[in-house]
Amino acid sequence: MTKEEKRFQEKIKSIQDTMFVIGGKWKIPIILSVYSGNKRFNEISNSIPKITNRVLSKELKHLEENLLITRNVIEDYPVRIEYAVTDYGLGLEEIAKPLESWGKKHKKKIIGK
Amino acid sequence: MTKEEKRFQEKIKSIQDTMFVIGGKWKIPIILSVYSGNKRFNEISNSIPKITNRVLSKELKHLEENLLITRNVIEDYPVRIEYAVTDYGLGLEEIAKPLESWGKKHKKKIIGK
DNA sequence: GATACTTGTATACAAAAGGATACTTAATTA
DNA sequence: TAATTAAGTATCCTTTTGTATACAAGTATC
Repeated sequence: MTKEEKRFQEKIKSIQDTMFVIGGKWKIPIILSVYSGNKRFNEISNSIPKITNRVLSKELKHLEENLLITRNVIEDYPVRIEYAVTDYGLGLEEIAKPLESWGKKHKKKIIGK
Repeated sequence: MTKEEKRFQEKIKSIQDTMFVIGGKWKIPIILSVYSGNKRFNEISNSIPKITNRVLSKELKHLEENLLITRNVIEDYPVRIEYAVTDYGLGLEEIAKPLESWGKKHKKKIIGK
């Protein structure tokens, strides 16, 4: 394998890693929702059209495991759970922005056919 | 729904549109492969570790339908098929770059724990 | 006292995505 | 003549994702 090819393989690997962590229909929307002020389970759930409890619950766990959000138990009466985006999670902005603007462009392209 | 909320919903929609078109493990790697010089089915297949014929075939169709690549039949003896990235497909660079660099960063973060 | 809200979990099921393997058809090469 | 290449397709199977529904335990409301 040439050096070029090797570099290409690593590029692929990095992209696949990213896709594993934040790919799919829901993960970035969830992070953006939390970032934009929705802290509690039902708030997040209501802010994202069509998401179900089961999926939201699973995705939140996945994001927590990958250090992108935190789950905080607030010892009040009654106990509350609040989610927050970590500093590390904020770094996703650099991905979310291009994804959003590309999506907009693409819709125009497809409609304009 | 406030204006803020509406804008947020549209943001989500755009991101989900993008994910539908270029999400998953294979689509961006395939485009990069073609872009970097692999034109023929088996070339592309060999350049991407672990991809199977079936998946490659499906993904190529999906990408063609979304105007990101073209499939060209070269009338030679024997007939050859060559894939190429469209000008429109080149616009994905703005997404592929951040995905790659985020993946690299993330790997370091996870290893460094 | 009965009912609803919160933050999920549990269960069962359906649909979509991904993977393994074999096969096709025509041409080329050994 | 046999094996190989090219560009996939066909079949079957597993995994992931998504949907629907019910349930829990405590608090709040009617």
